[in-house]
Amino acid sequence: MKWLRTLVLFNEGGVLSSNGWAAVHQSYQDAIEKIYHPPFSGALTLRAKRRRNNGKDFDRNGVAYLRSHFLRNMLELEGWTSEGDVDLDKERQQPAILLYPSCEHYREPITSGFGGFDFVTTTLDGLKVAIEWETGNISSSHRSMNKLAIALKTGIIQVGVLIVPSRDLYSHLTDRIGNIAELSGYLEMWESLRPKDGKGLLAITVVEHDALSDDPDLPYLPTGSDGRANQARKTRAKN
Amino acid sequence: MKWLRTLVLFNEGGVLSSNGWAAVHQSYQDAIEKIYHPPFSGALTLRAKRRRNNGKDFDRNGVAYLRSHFLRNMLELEGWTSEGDVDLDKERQQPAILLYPSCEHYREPITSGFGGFDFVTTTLDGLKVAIEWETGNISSSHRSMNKLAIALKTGIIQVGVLIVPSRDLYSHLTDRIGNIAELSGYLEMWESLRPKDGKGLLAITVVEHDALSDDPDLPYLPTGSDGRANQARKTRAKN
DNA sequence: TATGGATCCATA
DNA sequence: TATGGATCCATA
Repeated sequence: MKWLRTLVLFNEGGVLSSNGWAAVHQSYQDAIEKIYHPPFSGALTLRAKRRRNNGKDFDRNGVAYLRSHFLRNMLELEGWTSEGDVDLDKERQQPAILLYPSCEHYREPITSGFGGFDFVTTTLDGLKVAIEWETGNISSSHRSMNKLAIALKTGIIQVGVLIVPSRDLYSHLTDRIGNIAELSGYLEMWESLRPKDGKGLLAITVVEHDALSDDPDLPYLPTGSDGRANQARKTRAKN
Repeated sequence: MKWLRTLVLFNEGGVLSSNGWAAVHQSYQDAIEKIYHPPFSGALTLRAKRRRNNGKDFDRNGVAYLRSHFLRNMLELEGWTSEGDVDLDKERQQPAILLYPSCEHYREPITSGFGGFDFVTTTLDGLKVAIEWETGNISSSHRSMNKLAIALKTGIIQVGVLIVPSRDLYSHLTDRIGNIAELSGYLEMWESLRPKDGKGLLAITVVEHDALSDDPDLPYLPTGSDGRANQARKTRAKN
């Protein structure tokens, strides 16, 4: 898989020039570049999107393969350990909200956890890093970015990275997944959330396939979970 | 349907005390309170979530009915006209982004439109209002809030409202839709996006059913064939 | 083609 | 039960 570019939305406290950031970026770039299809082929070649016989729908590649290979590479090839969830304090101060029409002050209780990040680790120089591999729905990318921004602001991480498909890759994968084009109008918002003190770097890395192919012998990356993927293909083949 | 509360996350330039806000809030509160099920019953009574015979899945209410009735009520009962899309300028200034590792300055082009809001109108005193009825996936609520915040910052609207189910209502509707509980940890982030000059009010309104029922003669609100619905139907048919 | 939405899935 | 995710739908 191809690393295209890494956008640094903000960089406070010199994180960008730290050894930890350089090491982490090198590693996850490697982990990206070692995602292959077909396996061991040395490149990510995807079957191109193709209109089905019904003239309406498309055959596309599922996304689970890419995600699991990235995470596996980070652990097995790059040697990082994942630390599981970091969680935000539910007791942290809520902003002063006004109720309407009573105009009373109000603090909405925080009644939901913060979930986790796909991958959390700590660099040798002590930077806590959260990486989100984003092949969920594009709206899910908004939640991921919001979460990274809050975690950076709160100081529970110092590096936050979202990895997201290019618009071109997007079109060959499951419909409506995250992509840089649909995030581009929001970058200024996340940039404005930079922490005023302490260390914090927020980045978006854009990735793409190495090649496309129309070879009918190249299978699409499977969709859904193992059992149902086959079943779905059968259903389609029947029509 | 029951209006539970309206949280005002920020209020700049005295919008909260304007006639326009009072009129709009009264109207959309009315439009909420006139969503009935069964039709004309004067209340929103929902069939309660129920575990299916397979012991695993649940029967729940779909959400399209609620959405379409809200929008209809705003137009037909409250007499507002909808103005279609407001759109953000694609030429607006992008933040100064740094590329890594080159450390060049870069401006990611804005290559995606901003979509629209569910409902846009203007009050008699000239406030441009955007209302989002949020029964999409919870992650979609993040995009809606982000979009409202940017539109307020940019000044193309002065009032932004998200209408979202309570956690209790949430549990009886399509799995994983928007709900106040899962937004509660992010309120401080959106609050911090308040525009520094000009007028701007950002609010979240929480809604709920009036009553629940286990009466087998009360049908669930119908579900569409969106998302993974067909896939699930096939699975069910097979069992 | 583009964008917001709706629905169910996997897993801890 | 809770949370992030994956998938396909509707419509302009």
